[in-house]
Amino acid sequence: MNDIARVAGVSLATVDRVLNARPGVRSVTIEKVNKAIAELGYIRDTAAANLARKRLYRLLFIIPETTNEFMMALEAEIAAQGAKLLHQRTTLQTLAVPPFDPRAMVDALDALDPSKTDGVAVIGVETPAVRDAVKRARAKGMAVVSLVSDLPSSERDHFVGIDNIAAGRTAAQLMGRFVRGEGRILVITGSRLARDHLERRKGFDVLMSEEFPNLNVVASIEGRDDPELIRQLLPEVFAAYPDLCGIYSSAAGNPGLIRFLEETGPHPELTVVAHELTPASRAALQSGTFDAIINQDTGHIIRSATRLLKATVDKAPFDRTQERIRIDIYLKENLPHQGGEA
Amino acid sequence: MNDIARVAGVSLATVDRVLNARPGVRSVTIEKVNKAIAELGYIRDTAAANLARKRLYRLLFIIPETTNEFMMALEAEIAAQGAKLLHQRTTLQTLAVPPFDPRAMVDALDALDPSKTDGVAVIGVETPAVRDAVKRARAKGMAVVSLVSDLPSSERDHFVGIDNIAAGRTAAQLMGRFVRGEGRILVITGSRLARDHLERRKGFDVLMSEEFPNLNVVASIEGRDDPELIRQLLPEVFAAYPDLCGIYSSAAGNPGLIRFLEETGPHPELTVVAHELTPASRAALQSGTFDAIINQDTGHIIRSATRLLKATVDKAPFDRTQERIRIDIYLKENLPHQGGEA
DNA sequence: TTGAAAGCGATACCAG
DNA sequence: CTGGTATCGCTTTCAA
Repeated sequence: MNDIARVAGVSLATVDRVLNARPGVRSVTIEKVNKAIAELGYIRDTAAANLARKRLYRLLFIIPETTNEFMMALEAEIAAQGAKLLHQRTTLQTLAVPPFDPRAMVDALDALDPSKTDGVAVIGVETPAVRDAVKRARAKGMAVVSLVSDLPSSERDHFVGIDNIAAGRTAAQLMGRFVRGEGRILVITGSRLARDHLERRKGFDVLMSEEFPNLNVVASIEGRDDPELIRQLLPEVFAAYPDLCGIYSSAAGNPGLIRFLEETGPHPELTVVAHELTPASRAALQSGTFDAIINQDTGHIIRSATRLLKATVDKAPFDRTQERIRIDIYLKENLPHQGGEA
Repeated sequence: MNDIARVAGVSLATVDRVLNARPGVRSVTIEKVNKAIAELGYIRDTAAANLARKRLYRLLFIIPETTNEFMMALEAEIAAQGAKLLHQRTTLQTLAVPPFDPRAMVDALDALDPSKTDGVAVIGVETPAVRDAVKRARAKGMAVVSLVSDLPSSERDHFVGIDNIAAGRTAAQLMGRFVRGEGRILVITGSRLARDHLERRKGFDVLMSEEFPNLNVVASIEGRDDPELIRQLLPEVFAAYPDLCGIYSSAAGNPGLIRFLEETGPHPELTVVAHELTPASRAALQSGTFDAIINQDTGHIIRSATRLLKATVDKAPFDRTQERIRIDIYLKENLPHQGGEA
């Protein structure tokens, strides 16, 4: 930058003005500087810029206060990555709110102080009230991304998570190709308030009826992500449909399903496809209780949310392909070695 | 750091010495400084440190000069990410060497100047000569990682790629569950010199014979990653085994396989599992010519190689879970939206 | 063994 | 409109 100033015959301050497109420079001068920049092949050093600017990234994750393994994995990731990011002028905080409670989410968002928080990641239910609160938060100058379950694209800055309709279709394709012969299928869902759950269900149903007419989705139970509830509901389903050949566990609460299946002996004729790789589901896959797991990488989600929040704050561009969360398919054979959900 | 110096009653220089464990400080002084650090909850700013240190990361990728889609995707990633990394004091360069040519690799490595290159990523054949050259490069002070195909762990600093035995097993599991009934299987391999190809083949064969005795791996052709060669070899295989029910394409050269399959009309009874998501294989998956693709994310590979090379140069720690390259399984349904192999 | 001071590459405030 | 200069947090000579 010093070189540019010298070559262009102007001061450092002016070079800075041109570089950052700040106002108050004659176009003649801008030209001179730009020429020097081109000549010298100048490359800006972002670290130095951030240092001089004293930029801090204070990020907050608002997540449901549930104890299911997936949410706990997310929290663990936030804590783990937060520790490392301290060295990079960014802090990650977590705020837990009651699950499936739009009001709590709204209150949390409204309480945010934009002078103390630069960006927020929300993971929660989608209601008009929540949408408005998000809008207010953005109006106050904070960056907002939605995690795992989307909000309308006009409300948030970015969405970090998988295409849940596609995830449902993927589950259906696996189910259809793994099951032998005809039969009936059970779907376990979570909550009607969660957009991700609804989308998975929809994708599954559509592909199932399009491509596998020999399989019938006969029943579905709403487990509210509660292992115990799921476990209690299952016996009557099995009683009603003794010829069940497949189960799609589309939400959380897998431990309840696993316990039921393992207690009622091996089910060699049953194909089970579930969501989210956790210690429990991993073990179920290893033992053969589950046949496949559809996953979204929690480590990737948190890293991506952090990068997107920073980029939004800086009004900087980002790499679309890097931020795309994949729909991972895990079989027993391609399970990553233990030591992490990442 | 200024605060620490003040609280500890020493100079900035001394604080730096303690922080970086540099020699020449009395243990009494070290104690004083450490106490101040603890009191103040000091967090080091790595960006500022690198700035002051004028640290540059000059990284080189030595890759085979082939035109297959996977290698081209890797090169494209290197170029794309290299452009962004310029702002972060790191440069990525590519050096192409003749494929499957240990000698060329050795010469390239030996020609490296450690004062101009800080780290090297190699992707190539594994021979004693190559191993020695890698060893020499490390002795000269450069960091070395192997990409895609591994070298013995004692030679390189890190390996960036998938567990190819597990990838072969994964392919076998998919094949076994997708194929209906009995039949014969064809495996297409690449080169005997490439460790990754051998490992995939081995994993596939083992799981196939263990879990799917009804399926027989009857033939295999060595395609040398050459689409045209593969296309020419296929007719006689199909003539010899008209009842082929599955093909595992374990290396590169998919376009040849795809062309053959599409020219010889639809093969509804044939299950095809291939490696690497590329424009050609993606199209084949979409059209139903392929049933599944096993992939290793090229974007992730290059990012990971870069991070590991930097960490090695800095003797800094890294996040194992983030650097683990996943064995991706793609079906038509979970294909990432076009616009990248990432 | 310790300290003082000059940067690294950029930003920002205050003058002119 | 444009220039000078202090500063960000840390490293690195050079002296003492």
